[in-house]
Amino acid sequence: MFSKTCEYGIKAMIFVAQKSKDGSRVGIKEIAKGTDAPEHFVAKIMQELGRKKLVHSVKGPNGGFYMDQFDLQTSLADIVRALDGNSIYSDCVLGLKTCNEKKPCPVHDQYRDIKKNLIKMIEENTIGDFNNKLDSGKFFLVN
Amino acid sequence: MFSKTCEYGIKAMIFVAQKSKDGSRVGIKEIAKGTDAPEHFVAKIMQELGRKKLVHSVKGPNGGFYMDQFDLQTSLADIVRALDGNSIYSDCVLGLKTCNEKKPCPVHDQYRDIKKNLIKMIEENTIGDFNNKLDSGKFFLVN
DNA sequence: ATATAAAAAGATAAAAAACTCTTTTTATAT
DNA sequence: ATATAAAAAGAGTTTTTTATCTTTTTATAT
Repeated sequence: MFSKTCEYGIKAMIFVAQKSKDGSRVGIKEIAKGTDAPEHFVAKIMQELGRKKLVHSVKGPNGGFYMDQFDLQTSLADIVRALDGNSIYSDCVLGLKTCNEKKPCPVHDQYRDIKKNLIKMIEENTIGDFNNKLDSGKFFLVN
Repeated sequence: MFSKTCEYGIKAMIFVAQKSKDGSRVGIKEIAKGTDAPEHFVAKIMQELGRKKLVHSVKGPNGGFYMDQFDLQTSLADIVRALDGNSIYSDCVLGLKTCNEKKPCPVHDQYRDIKKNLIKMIEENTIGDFNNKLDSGKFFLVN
């Protein structure tokens, strides 16, 4: 579904949002531990998300990653697009180069609704949305 | 979503089903062309599906792959499991090692329904089901 | 029986994804 | 001003996936 890169990216973003509520910053090591991801790998991912302006960072002592109010509006879809591109929106589930209403693949019709819900799921959830739920132990980033 | 192996496998199976309606057999070259797949790669895939008894084959002149009435009952899910394993059934969409009702990941609840529909889609469609539709040009395996 | 055409099997190669290590840059506190 | 701690950048490695090539086996037709 999503690449490892994207999985780590989403979890890291949720983790940073959570930790930066009070204005503090989180280092890569803490992010890696808190989301059970390989440190250097998730560092690269955060770098990329920083370049794409989905998260802020500061270097040096007391530096780290953080999110402002605007960053909290980032949807899962924004992260997915930043890391995995548009394939989830555009690709045929059977890999046909072009697959559409006029020239559909064998499962095009049945996949249409599933895809719609998948896209809805990532579009409608913002990183900020998760903040409250995570506090109350309603879900987890590591098991 | 599915691996390339699985995409090619599904298309190949539909193609073979289609061609073996009249009891004839299809060679790998024809399968590869008919589904726009790399010949040697799809050969490996068909080999594996043969080993797992989802399709029949005969060697030698006039040989090739074919399906009997029983093979036509094969669901997409059977093919997916044979080639991609159970990950679509069991894996957390964010890659958590364990993610369930008691210890859910942040999108567990929302993904539950999507997953259910995805599984329904592959469980409920058999290879035989596609035979009629393909004839009438209602869908395509290549674009 | 023999030649042949096809899949099966085995080995290798190329590309992509996942992951790691090293060096450089830079913001901050002292 | 300087030391330091952190991210950024760059380069490299490993693993997995995708794809290809070669040899072997075997069913069939002649």
